[in-house]
Amino acid sequence: MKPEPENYKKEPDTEKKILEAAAKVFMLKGKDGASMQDIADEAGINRPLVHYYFRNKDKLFDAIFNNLLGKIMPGIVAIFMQDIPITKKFEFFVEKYTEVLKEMPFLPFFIFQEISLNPDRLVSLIEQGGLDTSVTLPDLSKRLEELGIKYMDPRHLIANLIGMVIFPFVARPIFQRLGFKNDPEAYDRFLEERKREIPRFIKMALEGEKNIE
Amino acid sequence: MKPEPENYKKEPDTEKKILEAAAKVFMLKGKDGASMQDIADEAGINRPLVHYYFRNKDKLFDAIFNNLLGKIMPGIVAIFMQDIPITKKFEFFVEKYTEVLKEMPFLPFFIFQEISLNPDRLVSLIEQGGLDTSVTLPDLSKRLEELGIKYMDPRHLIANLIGMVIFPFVARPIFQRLGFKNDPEAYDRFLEERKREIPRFIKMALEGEKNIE
DNA sequence: GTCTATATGGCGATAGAC
DNA sequence: GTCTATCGCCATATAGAC
Repeated sequence: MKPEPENYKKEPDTEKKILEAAAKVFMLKGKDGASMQDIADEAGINRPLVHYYFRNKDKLFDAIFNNLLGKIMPGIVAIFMQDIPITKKFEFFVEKYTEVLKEMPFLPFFIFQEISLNPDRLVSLIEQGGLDTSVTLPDLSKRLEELGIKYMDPRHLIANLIGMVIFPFVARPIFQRLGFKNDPEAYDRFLEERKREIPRFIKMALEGEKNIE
Repeated sequence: MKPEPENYKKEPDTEKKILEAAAKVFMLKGKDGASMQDIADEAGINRPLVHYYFRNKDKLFDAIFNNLLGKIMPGIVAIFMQDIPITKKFEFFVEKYTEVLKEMPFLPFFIFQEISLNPDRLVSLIEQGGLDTSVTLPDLSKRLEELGIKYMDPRHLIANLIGMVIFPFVARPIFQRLGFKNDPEAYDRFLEERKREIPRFIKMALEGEKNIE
């Protein structure tokens, strides 16, 4: 016997709609700038219902954050844990991360907010994602040595890599205006080019490092 | 005749105190997260006095923003407008920008906030600071060609450069935990090292570019 | 589960005494 | 210029009907 249809039609995935709306609004306006009303509007429901599902703003934000990062992180860190040549790691990382950022250009701002507020939780998420620096960093060092590069701290390399990937996304509004006549298509092509440019740039820099004694 | 001392002792530089306090609070909590009360507390005065000097929160934020960027930008863009070898430009830029960020680690977050909200004003400030991309970009191309590098878009180079400099600052809380056992002194040394590492990295990558036909 | 109505608190902003 | 007091608004959060 199927239960009688109720007056209060149960939208099957209200929770999902809220999560998506909240992610969008939080990324656009920031945690403080976004109001529960904004989120409810975006989801096409009313405010109390948001509270019904997530009790309060903090818990909602946390849910989004864990949900989003939990999905993305494993794919990213896996690249560094895999047993593949170091140049491949960089290629895969740039490709993967660029695609993620193209879909979610506001993700960095979202993360930056939490960096100053809740760094420990972020670190936990990364570690839960599978990253173990006590393995990864020595492994990178070893791989560099095998390429004939003896004196390079892999942490500089990682900082270079991530910085090069992220920056054009966070600086897009000004960079696009200053260097691309504010043409979005041209800037999209630029971002696409970087999938090749960044790994090539790193590869050539590493070639140079081989000559250092 | 000196005027009689009043009951209401005039603090000579209340305005300055407010500006400093506001800069600190805004950078720490963000524009939306910071309250006028927070700023008044930090300045050691009461809320209405902040309004007396700056009327409202927006105007206060704008004052800080213009003040801060107006001081920093000219020094930065000057490096790109000067007639010095390209490798020197990179060295100077990294040195200068790193020093600025060491003093104001929250500056990037402060700027990021305005990037999505007010990109046009930011662009104006940069241009007022003296940057003219219609001169700078062709100039960089020319200098690259003189080094024997024919097919490199200088915009990739700039994106690489700035990204590498900024990232370790914005990601400090997590990077320091993940790669430096959360030791601030070790991380400071790392940041200091990057003044040499980044220009060297770029230089070697450019050496590689020379071999491309 | 979903909605209307409402309580509660905080924040920005101003008026006005001194 | 500096402070106290206060107004009005908006946002979070809950109570309770359906």
